[in-house]
Amino acid sequence: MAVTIRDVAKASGVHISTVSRTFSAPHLVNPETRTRVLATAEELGYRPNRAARALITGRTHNIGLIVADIANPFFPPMIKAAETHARRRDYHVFVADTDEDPVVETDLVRALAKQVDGILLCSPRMSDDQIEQLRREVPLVVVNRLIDGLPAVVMDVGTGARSAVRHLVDLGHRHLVYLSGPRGSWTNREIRKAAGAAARAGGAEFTVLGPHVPVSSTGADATEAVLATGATAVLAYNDLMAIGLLQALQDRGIAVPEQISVIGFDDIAAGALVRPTLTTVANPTAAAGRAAVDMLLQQGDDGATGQVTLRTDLVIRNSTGPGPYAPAGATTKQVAAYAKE
Amino acid sequence: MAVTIRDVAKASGVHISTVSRTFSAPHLVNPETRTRVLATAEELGYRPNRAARALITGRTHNIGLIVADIANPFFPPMIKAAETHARRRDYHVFVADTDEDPVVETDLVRALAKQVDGILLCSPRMSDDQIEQLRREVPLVVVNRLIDGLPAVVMDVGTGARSAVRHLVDLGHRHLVYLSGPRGSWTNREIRKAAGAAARAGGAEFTVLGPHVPVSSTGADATEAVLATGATAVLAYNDLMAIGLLQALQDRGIAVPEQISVIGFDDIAAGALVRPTLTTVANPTAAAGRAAVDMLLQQGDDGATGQVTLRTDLVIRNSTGPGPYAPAGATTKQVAAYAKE
DNA sequence: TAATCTGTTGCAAACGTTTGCCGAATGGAG
DNA sequence: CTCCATTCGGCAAACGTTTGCAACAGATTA
Repeated sequence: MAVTIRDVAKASGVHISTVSRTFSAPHLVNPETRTRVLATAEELGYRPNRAARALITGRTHNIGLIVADIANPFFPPMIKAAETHARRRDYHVFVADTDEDPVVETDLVRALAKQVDGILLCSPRMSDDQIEQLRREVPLVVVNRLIDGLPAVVMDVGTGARSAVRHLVDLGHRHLVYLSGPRGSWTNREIRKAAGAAARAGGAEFTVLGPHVPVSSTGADATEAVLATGATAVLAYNDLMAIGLLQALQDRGIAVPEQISVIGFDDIAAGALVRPTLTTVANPTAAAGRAAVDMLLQQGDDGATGQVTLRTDLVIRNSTGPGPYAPAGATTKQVAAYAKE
Repeated sequence: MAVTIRDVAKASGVHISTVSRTFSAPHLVNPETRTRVLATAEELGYRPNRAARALITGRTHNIGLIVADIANPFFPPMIKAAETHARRRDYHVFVADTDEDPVVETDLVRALAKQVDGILLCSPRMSDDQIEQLRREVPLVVVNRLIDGLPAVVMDVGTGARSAVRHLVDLGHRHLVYLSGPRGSWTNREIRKAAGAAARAGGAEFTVLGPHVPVSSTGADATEAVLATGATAVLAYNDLMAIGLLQALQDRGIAVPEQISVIGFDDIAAGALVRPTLTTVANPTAAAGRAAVDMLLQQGDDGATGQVTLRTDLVIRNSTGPGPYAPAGATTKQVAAYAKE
């Protein structure tokens, strides 16, 4: 049915090895022969069978991309960037969703292992040990998690958290709440640590609530608890939670940012669509996707295992405003957003 | 390096064919032998090489999923559902993004063809002819497009549009605007036709604006034009545009739904997060993803090429309210939302 | 002129499976 | 005790490529 290398060989009167070389090592074949082969291949509609090629070369030219939840708006831009970037390098991408389940995560890596040259593990939920274990079975690059000796791409959320806290302190807030994210999250831990330190440094009280499943409903559900603390500013693990909180506050007649300021993380598209628009720490997810792909493909070459840290940027919008200790004339100011490719 | 069928055979003292059968035709091997083989396989960490298997069986157990834009919030729930559903049937999914480019679309199908058992083409931008052509090279299921003789899954947006218009007419609106979507879209055409007919049937004026790129900014940009028509209700091609319009209206002090009612399409998550919450026509994207996968996998078996139409449902929230011709006491009423799996 | 090199091609083994065919062993029926 | 059916497992070919090796021709060098 399908046209193979053999058909092309027969049709152009050469041996199959010549056809093979025409595609995989063109410099080894006479230019004249080459064009002839190429012509008949084109004519017959020949396309190399990657599975067969993979079988003998050991390289599939596929990569796996595993995320916790495709529908979480944090991931699609990353998936998109990674896929496009990979394809430009002639790699195809398997995308899989673990539904936040560490067990599925492990199984998935193993199931994909034989079919890919490497796997991108985005925001993994499993333990460091498990990841180290899997690493011995298939090349891995981890996104949003730092493990010694493992190639990784992380967002510098610590710096982002510090900027966010400083912004709030500058606005005159002296009591901050952090709405914590999921328990296993490296990002969550980093934010909490950095924000807490920055708050103390700024002479502000710092209260942590959580952990929470990182969706908008948990943000809304936390409203009571937030109000009970008496804090005037809230930092949320992600935009989804921040938006949930934002709307819940409004629904009970509490003005944002007049009475409470809110900051999220990620800068998902919806943040600019809600009112007030959401101040947030932008994560370069697309850049992370590209960097991770590059890292994975290089890994094959030299085995170098770098760790890349990507810059995050505070994007000031309208959900943050002067607090009770505001210096005279303090006001939110627009800040140039982060760069895109 | 990797452990193969041969290693397992040697370790358990049987021929490789027995090992093979243990996995692909268990009933042909003695239960005793089987457990022994299974045990050593487990011990050695053996995983069948799918590429090799594909080479001989001709079935890769992979499928391709091609969408116009992964980052468009309409798609991720569909991708997620399709992937999960496929995996449950032991299929892995290549996801690719065409960036709305019909040429990329064609190339992608061809590039993936040899590596998959079939391809899901979601909201394709290429011509019917091109699709028919590709169909001869690889099994295809098209989502959101109806082509004679081609297996397809479509959302019944026509009925959704009619419900939406009827809802508006019942509320006392007599002049409706439709914010048109992208030119090549089958869905857009269906909505326009059905909404127009329903409006006429209800004795309402119907104005079409567009086409538009289906993103929030074009919705906002259309504000002037919408106001100029004097209409009191707007139907938008999708939620993104509806939300953009919603916010632009609010920004210029026009109350929604008091002065203008707005309805979107898709029911993306953000619709419930904006204020007022968005009345919209919910598309069962997840169900569509699952149905498309089922269809593709069945296609292999019997070659039947059905066309499935999925129900859409009007979800009434707070962006629609009584119009100038409202009967006394008319008010929006909550409606039970659509079913999920 | 002989020896060596270079460029081009063919040959055949290999990659890790599946599967049709055949033979061996077992057990029941006659 | 023979025959036949059934169950099980081995053998080897096949899937579509890549690639080391060898062969050959023509060109270059000594």
